[in-house]
Amino acid sequence: MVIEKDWVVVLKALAHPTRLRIVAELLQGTKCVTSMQDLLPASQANISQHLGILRNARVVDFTQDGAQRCYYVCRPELVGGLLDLLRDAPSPPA
Amino acid sequence: MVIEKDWVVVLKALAHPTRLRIVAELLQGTKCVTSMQDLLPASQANISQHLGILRNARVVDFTQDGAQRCYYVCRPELVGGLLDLLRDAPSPPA
DNA sequence: CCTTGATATAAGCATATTCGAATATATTTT
DNA sequence: AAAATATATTCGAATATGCTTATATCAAGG
Repeated sequence: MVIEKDWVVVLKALAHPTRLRIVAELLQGTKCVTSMQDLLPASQANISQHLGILRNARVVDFTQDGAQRCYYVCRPELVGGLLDLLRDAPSPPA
Repeated sequence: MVIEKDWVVVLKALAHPTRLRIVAELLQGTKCVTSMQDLLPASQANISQHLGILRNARVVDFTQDGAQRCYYVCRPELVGGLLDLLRDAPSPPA
């Protein structure tokens, strides 16, 4: 199987607790940065940094709505599928 | 959705080109470390280190066969499913 | 036992990530 | 235009990763 470099970028982007929570929240629906601050134990600057990483990985994108940016998961089948697999995965064998 | 800490460990383990290639190869069938050295452009020590990370993430395990260790992907549905999703994912929108 | 083949671990260094603090930019409101 | 709101960027310190080299372990054969 050919391993695409993009795959690693996506996996790296998701391989962080805060970023994984961000995409899980965004799968529920579009959110602006301010509302994410209410959901996550992280500063505004930090959330913005994580969103930048997710944007670079092409995992999320946003629409501008006045001064706000409404983020959403582009490629929701991929991201949602990954989360479904993780959720349904049996616990690792002892 | 509840984010399990284990998920991040799994994603981090897979978020590396060499390790992703290792698991892709192991999905094809059990392999010992020596045979992996023929497939990958990495040193024995380096491959062993990567296998250690994959082991800690409970992504792979091995059976001892004399002096050799035959590695395999434990939880193949999870890992295979992740690779399938990545392979089939549409390219990120421009 | 001593050697050899197979694998793992440790030490060291270079590079990358992470996060907080401060600052910058853009938009709306007054 | 100034102030307030929303978000991004920059910088620096701490920490983590990745890789190389060297060394250790461990099982099998002689």
